[in-house]
Amino acid sequence: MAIISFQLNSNLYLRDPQSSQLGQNIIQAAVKLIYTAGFEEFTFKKLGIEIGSPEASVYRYFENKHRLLLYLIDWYWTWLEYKIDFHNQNIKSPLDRLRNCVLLLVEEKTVDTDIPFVDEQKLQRIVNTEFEKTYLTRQVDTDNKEGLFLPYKSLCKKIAAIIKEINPKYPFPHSLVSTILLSANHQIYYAEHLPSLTDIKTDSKQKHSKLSEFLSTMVFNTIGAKVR
Amino acid sequence: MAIISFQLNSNLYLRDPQSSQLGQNIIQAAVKLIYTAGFEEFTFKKLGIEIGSPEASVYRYFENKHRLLLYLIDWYWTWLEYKIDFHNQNIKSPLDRLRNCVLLLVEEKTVDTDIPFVDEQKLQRIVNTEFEKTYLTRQVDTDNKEGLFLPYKSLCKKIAAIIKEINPKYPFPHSLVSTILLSANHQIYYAEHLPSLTDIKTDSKQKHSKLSEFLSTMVFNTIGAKVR
DNA sequence: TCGTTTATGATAGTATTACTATTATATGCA
DNA sequence: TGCATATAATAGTAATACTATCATAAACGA
Repeated sequence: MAIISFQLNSNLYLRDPQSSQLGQNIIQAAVKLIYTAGFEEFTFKKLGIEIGSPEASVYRYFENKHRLLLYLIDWYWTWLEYKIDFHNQNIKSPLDRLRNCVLLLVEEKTVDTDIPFVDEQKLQRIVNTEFEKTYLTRQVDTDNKEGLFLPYKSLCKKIAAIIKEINPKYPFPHSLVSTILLSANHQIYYAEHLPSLTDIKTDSKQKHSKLSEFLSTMVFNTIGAKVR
Repeated sequence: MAIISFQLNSNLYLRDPQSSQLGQNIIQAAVKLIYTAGFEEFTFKKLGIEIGSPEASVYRYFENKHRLLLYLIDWYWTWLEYKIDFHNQNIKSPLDRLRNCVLLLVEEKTVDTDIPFVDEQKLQRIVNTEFEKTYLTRQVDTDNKEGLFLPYKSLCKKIAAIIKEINPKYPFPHSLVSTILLSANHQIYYAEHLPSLTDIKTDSKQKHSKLSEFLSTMVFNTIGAKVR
């Protein structure tokens, strides 16, 4: 596979982190630190120490830590949509395509060696726990106007279109998709931290297959399609 | 109706805010400030100014602002479960009870004059946007051990039990309930801020009835019950 | 009614966070 | 060689999230 890179919305950053070694170090270290300590504990100061650069240098790439988080998360959704497009190529049946979407969404990610400075496995965990913090803020509307949520909206739209193919009469395709995207994140989190809110067990080796079974059944039954 | 009050987990506070005028002022002002400015902008200093008391006085009631938010949100879920119990009394059909749950969950709250120091309408909006911030933190596990999420878990369990009555073979009752509880919050938020993620329109007068239609259809179809 | 808890007010102080600003040095490239 | 640009090094600031101390006032029990 060729080396790929995603060009993200330039409003996300002041200087493109993919364009320099320091920028790539920032991304790599940010993923590591947010993964291990959580977004609240994460500061540009700690990031600077991690990469051996002054705090002020990080500020030349990102206006603030919120934008940096958005960058990571936009990257993730862009990457996931890319994977979905890749897998669904030449598949005629919308049912199969929809099933694929759920599988790819839920599947535990492994590190993609084609993109050296992003650890996709850690990034998936970051998306699980931090995603909603990107939009549950005072600045949603201005961030939205700047297009900072486009990758997620694009993914939602794509999957909703498949649902419309299957059942053009179903009145809530976008709501259904945003619900399963959200639920996918949360069920995994619940399994680990609030197990009484879910029926998916952490220890189970088929954690991810159980989750995709839950989500698939929900989607297919809701839109009135036969689950094979 | 009698004047009711809910006794919440004492780990939430240092001194029970329901027990004094100052405590009630704190709750009332906190709801107002978090509602208008959001949890991130909310500080004990601003709260102190609002009620004309020093910051330090607030700290005598709540260890920190996170616990105060948890207090409000626990109060909300406790109140909602109380309302559900009240409405579902003597209703035999589990289908009807489940339908009631969705309606009560989604319904726009009006101020309950029986509880003078809590503005339920504002509190519902707070729950919509801030709920997940209570558990998507580093301290989930310790907070959970202290029982700070019990009201939400109890509600989830209660609705899951109704689902089990309807279809004892459905394997994911808790996951389904936590999914709809979450989705109810988010669809409303999306309608206002990220409309392309939902099919529910803000301006529509039947916003709440559309949402309950969406959720009910999803639940009933998923568990294989007939939607009347 | 006196004495004593107990709650609150008034005020001060601290470490950390989220930045901004300035100057110096190093690197690339025309 | 000259010049632009990126980064390092360092300093500084306002706000946040607390903690600590002491005075005063209300409440309550003997």
